[in-house]
Amino acid sequence: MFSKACEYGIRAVLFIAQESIKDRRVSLKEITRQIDSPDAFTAKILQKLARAGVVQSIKGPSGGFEISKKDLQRLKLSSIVNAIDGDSIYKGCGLGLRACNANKPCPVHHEFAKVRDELKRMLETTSVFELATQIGSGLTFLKR
Amino acid sequence: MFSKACEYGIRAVLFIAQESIKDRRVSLKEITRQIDSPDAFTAKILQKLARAGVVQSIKGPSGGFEISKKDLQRLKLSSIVNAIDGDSIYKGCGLGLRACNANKPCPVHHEFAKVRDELKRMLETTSVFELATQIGSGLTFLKR
DNA sequence: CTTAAATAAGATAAGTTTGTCCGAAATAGA
DNA sequence: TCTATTTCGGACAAACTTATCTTATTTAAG
Repeated sequence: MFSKACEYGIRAVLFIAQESIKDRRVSLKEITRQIDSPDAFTAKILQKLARAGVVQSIKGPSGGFEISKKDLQRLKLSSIVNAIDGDSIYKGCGLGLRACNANKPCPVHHEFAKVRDELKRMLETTSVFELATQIGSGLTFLKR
Repeated sequence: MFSKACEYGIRAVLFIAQESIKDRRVSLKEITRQIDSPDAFTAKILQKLARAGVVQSIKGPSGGFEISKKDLQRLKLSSIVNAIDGDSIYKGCGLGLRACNANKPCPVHHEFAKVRDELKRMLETTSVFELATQIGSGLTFLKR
C-alpha cells in the first residue's frame, strides 16, 4: 500500500520522535540500526523529510536528526506520507482514469471512495507523538 | 493503490462482462480500444486472468474473450485483483515488517488494519456483474 | 587553523514494473 | 488442405523504484 520509501520514512520518523521526546538527537547510523533499513537510501528519504520540514537536520559532529517538541505535538502520519509519496494516495481514480469524478465516475468510484477516505482520515488523525510513546512503552515495535 | 496491471485488468474484465451479458465475445483489439490500454501489455494481463479462470479465452478466427453467465453472477473484484497482484494487498504489514501481528504489532498495525479490512471487504463484496450493468446503462465509464 | 564527524548531493547500479516485438500454436472457414 | 485470424509465450526494451558509492559541505572541538 505504501512505497518502501514511505515505510522507511515512517519508521525513521517514529524513531526520531521517540528519542526527541527524551531530548536526544539521533544520527543516521543510529536510525538505520534501530529500524533495520539501508543506510544511503534512508539518508535520501530523510533529506526529503528535512526539506519538507517534517524533521530538522543538523550537520557536523554531534549533528543528526530531531523533531522539536512543539512540532511533534501536532505531527500526523499524513505529513510524512505527503512529503515522500505526494498526494497521489488521496487523489486519483482507483482505475487510473484521468477524468473520473462523482459526475462522471469510473465503475468502482463510489466503492473506492470509502476506502480512500478511510485511509485519508486515518493518516490525518494518527498522531506521531502518540505512536512514538507506544513504542517507548514497549507496546509496539519498529524492527523485524 | 492498485498496480497498472490491476487497473487494466479490472477495466478489461468489466468490458468483457458488459459484452458477455449481451452474448458477445470480444477480441483483444476491441478491449484495448474500448478501455484505452496498451495492446501487448493488456494481452499479458488477460493471459493471466485466463489461466486463473477469471475469463475464458478462445483462439482462432472469431475467437476472443468471454465470461460465462454462470461465472459472471458470482464474480467479485477480489478474484481479478488476486489473479494479478496476488494476496499482498490483504497480507503484509503497513510498515513492511515481516513479523508484525496483533501480539507484536508495528506502531500503525491497529490503525492500518481498519483500512485494509475495509478494502478487503469492498473487493470481496463488489460484484462484477452489477458494475458491468451500470456501465451498460451509462451510469459509469471505462475510458478517460 | 586543522581535523574529524556528520549530513547533502550527484552519479551510478540493481531490481521491478510496465510496455513492445515477433514467432508459435490453434482454429474457423473457404 | 490452405489461409487468415486470433490468442500464447518468450525475449527484449523502457521507465520507475530501490539501493549504493563517492565527493562535497557544514561544523564542533582541539
